[in-house]
Amino acid sequence: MINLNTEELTAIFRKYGLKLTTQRLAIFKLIISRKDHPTTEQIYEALKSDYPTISLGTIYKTLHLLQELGLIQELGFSEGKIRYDPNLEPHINMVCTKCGQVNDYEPKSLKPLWKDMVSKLNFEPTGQRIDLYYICDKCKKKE
Amino acid sequence: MINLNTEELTAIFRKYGLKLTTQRLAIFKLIISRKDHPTTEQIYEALKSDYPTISLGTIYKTLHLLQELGLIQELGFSEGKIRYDPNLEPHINMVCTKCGQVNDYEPKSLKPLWKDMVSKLNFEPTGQRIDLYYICDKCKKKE
DNA sequence: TTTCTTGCAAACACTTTGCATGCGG
DNA sequence: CCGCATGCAAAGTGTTTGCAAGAAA
Repeated sequence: MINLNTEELTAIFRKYGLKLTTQRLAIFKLIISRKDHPTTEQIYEALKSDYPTISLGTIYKTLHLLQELGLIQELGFSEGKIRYDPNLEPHINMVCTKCGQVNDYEPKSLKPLWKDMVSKLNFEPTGQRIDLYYICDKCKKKE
Repeated sequence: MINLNTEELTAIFRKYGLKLTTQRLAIFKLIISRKDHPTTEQIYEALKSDYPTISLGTIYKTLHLLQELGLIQELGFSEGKIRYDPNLEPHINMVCTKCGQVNDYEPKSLKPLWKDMVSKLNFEPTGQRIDLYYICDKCKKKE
């Protein structure tokens, strides 16, 4: 998980001649506060009460920018939506195959095992994505 | 990887009152013959010389059907496209972050390590997706 | 004041849907 | 011959783009 404060973020933006606007800061803070990798729509819904004029376009542009800066990763799903994940470390995305909900899962045992696994490969990856499919409690109850 | 012959596939289709058409068989055979998880567009391009009247709609419908039957999995990517993977066993998708190319990688060491990792979780997943990001040789040369 | 960013709307890309025709069983 | 599947075209989503107006530095 990235653990940047506002000053550090400002510094990164300044380095590239970018401006840290109210909207960008709000989007960034929201994304790092959540473990469910929201879609743009969900981010929009979450922010529009505090920022009534914010637009979906800005959200898309900002998220894409954050990914280019290496601060988050974009995860495509087969439902045809992109979700945004601020956690670049090896971790598990638990994906409900019924409702599509995603949640981070970070068992302590994962990282050493993962490191071990990756060390046995013949190349050095620049990142990773690990999804586990299951049916969440809510959806189980519905059945 | 699924390893079905035409008769077994016919049996599955019959069980659900579905018809095994020329198009469906062609799409199925193509998908299991490739390790690069093609997009619908790529499947369309690959098939249209042998099946000039095949349509994208049929390809979408067939692939979705195969996924419902549990024969393949749909993988969404942040480029906004869906790729189709006939390999439901734990394996690595090597994803080039420059060009988006995907390739299967199945080191022998993976499965035992993966089993070990999953056994330490407190739930039983119904499937998984493991992507490793890297830059492929072609893209490295271009730089 | 300069330059980058926003918000809006239009354009775009990929996928799904509906229906008349065609084909498998 | 019955019923499901195809192919086409239109509709539907999610995302990107272009540009005038606005805000950060």
